[in-house]
Amino acid sequence: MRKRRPTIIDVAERAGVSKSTAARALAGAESILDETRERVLAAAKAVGYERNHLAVGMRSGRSGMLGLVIPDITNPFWADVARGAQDRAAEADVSLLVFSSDWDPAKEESHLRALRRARVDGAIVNPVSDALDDLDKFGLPFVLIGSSAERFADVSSVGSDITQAVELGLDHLVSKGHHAPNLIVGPKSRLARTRFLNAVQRHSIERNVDPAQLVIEDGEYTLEGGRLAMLRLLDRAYVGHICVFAANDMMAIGAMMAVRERGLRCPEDVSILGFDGIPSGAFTFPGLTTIAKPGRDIGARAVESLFDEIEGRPEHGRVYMPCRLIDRASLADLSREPRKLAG
Amino acid sequence: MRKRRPTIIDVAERAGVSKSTAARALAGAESILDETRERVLAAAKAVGYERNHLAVGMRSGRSGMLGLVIPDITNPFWADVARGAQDRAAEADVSLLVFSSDWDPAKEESHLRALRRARVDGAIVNPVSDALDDLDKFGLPFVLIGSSAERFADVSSVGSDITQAVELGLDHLVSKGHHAPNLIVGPKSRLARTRFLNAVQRHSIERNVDPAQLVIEDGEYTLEGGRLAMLRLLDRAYVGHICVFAANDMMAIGAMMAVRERGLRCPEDVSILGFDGIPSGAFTFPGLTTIAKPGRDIGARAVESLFDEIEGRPEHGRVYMPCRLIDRASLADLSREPRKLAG
DNA sequence: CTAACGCGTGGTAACGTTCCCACGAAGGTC
DNA sequence: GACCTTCGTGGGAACGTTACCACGCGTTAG
Repeated sequence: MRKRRPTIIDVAERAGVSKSTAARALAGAESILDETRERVLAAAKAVGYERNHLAVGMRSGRSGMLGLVIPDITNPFWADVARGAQDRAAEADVSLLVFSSDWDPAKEESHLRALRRARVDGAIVNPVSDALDDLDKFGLPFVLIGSSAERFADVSSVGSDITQAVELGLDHLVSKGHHAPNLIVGPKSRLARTRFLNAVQRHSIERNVDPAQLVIEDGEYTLEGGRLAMLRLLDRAYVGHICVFAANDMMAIGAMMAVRERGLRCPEDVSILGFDGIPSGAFTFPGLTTIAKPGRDIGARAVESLFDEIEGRPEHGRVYMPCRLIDRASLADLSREPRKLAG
Repeated sequence: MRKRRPTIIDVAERAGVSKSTAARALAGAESILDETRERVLAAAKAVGYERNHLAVGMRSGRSGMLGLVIPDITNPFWADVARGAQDRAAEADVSLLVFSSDWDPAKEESHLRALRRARVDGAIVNPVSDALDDLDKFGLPFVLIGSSAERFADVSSVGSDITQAVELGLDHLVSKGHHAPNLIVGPKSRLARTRFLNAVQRHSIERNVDPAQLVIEDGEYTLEGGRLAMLRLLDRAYVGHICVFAANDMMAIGAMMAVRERGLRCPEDVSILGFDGIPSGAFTFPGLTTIAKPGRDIGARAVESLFDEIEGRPEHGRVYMPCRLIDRASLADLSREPRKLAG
């Protein structure tokens, strides 16, 4: 048998004050005698009082909860985002309701409904559908995250800085002596492909390489997609050492498999640069050199933007978080001993 | 400017009934005219009414929320657990508050406090401390998850079935012609080590191998721990083909690295069996054969046990969820062509 | 000396819902 | 025909908190 939880009235009685005074003391208000405040605080501790957030939310209209709707918490990038959001929210003493949408608009909608019923103060969403239908009628402050959010220019959103990431990768590649990497990118239908390609082309020009000479293979953003693309690349382009820049770590790992399949070696025969920073990249052989997206930072920043949105502060538009390079072992260094490796 | 959310009173007025009647209709009660119910439902849809869970929770004492406290949402096993819990909770129209404790008792305690303030109906916790201090005074229904929960026999908990897992692994090993695997296990201080070892010994006896002849190396449950242990194993035990059963996938992958470091090959010279089922095992070379813990099932089952606990139904004690084998490529098949490989 | 003010405090309404009780009408029983 | 039951509905309290207003007291300005 579980006994009733103490309320503010119990505290007030024990401290010998009214519940108004008790509430003020607990809220740390100014206009109250130090002596009274201490008495109330002591009483609260004595009875084991804990503020009821449900009641607070009811009265004040602020539930102290935020919603997070991501495709899949099981995906390491999104888990990272969730973690960042969680930590930042905890700092503000706010709880996070986490939902996985599985890239399914119906699930997304039902999760948003659940968030509305729970009276969250706002939500962070990786939108799955092309249209903002359900977000339009969401009726609460929200901020978008992830690459798919970029379609919606007029709402606050946080994502990785693809341009900076590509620049980082390309710089690292030339520092290792690779000047015009082959590209493995996603399917034509994906916006991310275009963005990636644009960034590569822009920076190629800056580095005096003609974008037209860049060879591009595409495929699904999967292990198999990368494997197939690499096989095609090997069929057409293998002369001495080749270098590929994959738009995604899964594809990069698939490419690595294709290389092995053909009896070639990475990085001796083929250099591979990935993009994402998934943990598995640390355990491939060789370890995958890649550009890591700042999942955690994105989550944390999204919570901050959401707070601003809730307070009604001017909106941010899109915020780009910088990526960083993880240097492992899948890139040959052609800058030092070009003859041996290029032969 | 955001307009006021419609309440049940708005619905009642529009339907021309009292709020009591509207509430009954919305709750799908029996004693109400079909005609009235339909009118109310239509009105609710018309004004876009959505039940306020805060108010419901306040009045009924049930918030419709559950807490989940795990070490780290970024760890694939725990993400899997979270996902299972989330999905099962969603079926019951219940939301999940997710927190990461980072194996830090202080964080655990503060998260439990946050859950209490949020008035969750119960919590699922992977306890970090040895004592149940903070859970004792948690004062809400809870169920424990993970291996560390096994210490507390008298409370409901859900975990993987280590005994069945070891049996599964050993059976698979003998089917491939490996009879007495070398063992790489965790540090002596860990309870999991003892449990693993006990299971191995029991099943060894059943298979007519003397447990005394099993060679055991231990180390931290990390990549480096596994690598070091494997190196020691190789120093002392390498004759022809050897087989190792690691208590954890990270150690198994570390072992794989040690094998490569020594100029040996897996699975030709060394067979490795892991335990955990982390996603990265799919991307090592060769792919890691391992026993996967049923994270998702554990999460789902924990929610179910928690519902029982909340309803006051008899408690379950410890529930063991079965593991499954993931057969990839790190095991040589010695049963078919023993000469070629054993030579 | 009185009016005005500031301070610390108490009383009460309100947030949106559900639960309990009461009420009137209709129908059945003696 | 008077009474009791059943059914559908309405009225009000309660959940725990905060916001607002009012009150009494001591201090200060006019």
